[in-house]
Amino acid sequence: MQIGEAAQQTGISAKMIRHYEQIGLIPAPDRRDSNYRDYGHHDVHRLGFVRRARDLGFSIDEIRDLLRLWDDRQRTSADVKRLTEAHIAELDRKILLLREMRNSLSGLADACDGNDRPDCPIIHSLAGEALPPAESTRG
Amino acid sequence: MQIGEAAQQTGISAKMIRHYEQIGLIPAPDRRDSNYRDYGHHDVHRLGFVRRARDLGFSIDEIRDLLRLWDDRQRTSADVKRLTEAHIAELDRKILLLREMRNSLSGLADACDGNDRPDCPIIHSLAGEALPPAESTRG
DNA sequence: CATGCACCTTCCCATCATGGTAAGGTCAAG
DNA sequence: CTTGACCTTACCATGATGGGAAGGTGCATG
Repeated sequence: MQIGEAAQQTGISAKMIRHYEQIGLIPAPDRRDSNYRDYGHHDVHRLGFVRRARDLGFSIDEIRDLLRLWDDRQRTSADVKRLTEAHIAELDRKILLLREMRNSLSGLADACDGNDRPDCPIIHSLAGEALPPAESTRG
Repeated sequence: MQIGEAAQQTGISAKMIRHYEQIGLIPAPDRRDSNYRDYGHHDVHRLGFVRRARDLGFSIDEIRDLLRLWDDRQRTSADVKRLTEAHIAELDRKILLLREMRNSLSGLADACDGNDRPDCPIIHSLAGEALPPAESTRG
């Protein structure tokens, strides 16, 4: 099949399929006389693997490792699990970072009246002025 | 002061300070006879603002908007709050996506024995083979 | 004064994953 | 024989950041 159909079947754009070939993530497929790439079952299967790994947030290099393990009959599930858990730890790190940002921001947003006056603790905080400690409404 | 000291005081690399100037995020500072950039209090203050916004995950374009609001005496805190809450929503979206990846992966990792045999539900799943429903150990 | 060293300047290139566009070739249907 | 959908390669862009080269500036020390 042509690259367009392979793209449709895998959900990877034709552009990215060519790119993955160029960086050696997937082997170059056969060419027809027209010089068009010609994909078979095996190629599409491999692309599907890449697609799912990508959807799980694996980087290109990690996907490269996963493909090597997939191909390797001598692999151990411990190898695969190690790689996966490293990626989970990476995701956890990112999630933590984003949550910290989110929490800081919602604290600031809560302290902001959001009215038509210019005074704004968000701007104050970004400008490097410490926020006054939150006072209770009764204070 | 020279760019190096401004970099040290703000925690933004000299490289990035020049970049921010080039894309119009910060104004070009004065130059000395030597053609060296010469930064004053005001510049460093502005860079500090950028630094803190960056640390909160705002994009360059959002920081541009925030700087405009900072400069604008006519701003309303509602404007600032709106921008901030849009960014919070963006963070929430990213966090959700990462958490979904993380959950899928930990499900797979849990199902993987992590031993010296090649069978691995992680690889199976990436290869597009449905996981068998988890059986209880008594099942 | 000369040398060296730390700093500065501009310019170009790289990352990662992806998309856009341009200029041209192929092929099937009308 | 034209039209249109598809393919080819090649180049450029994103966002935020870093690396490095080639060369100028400025200060301290020999």
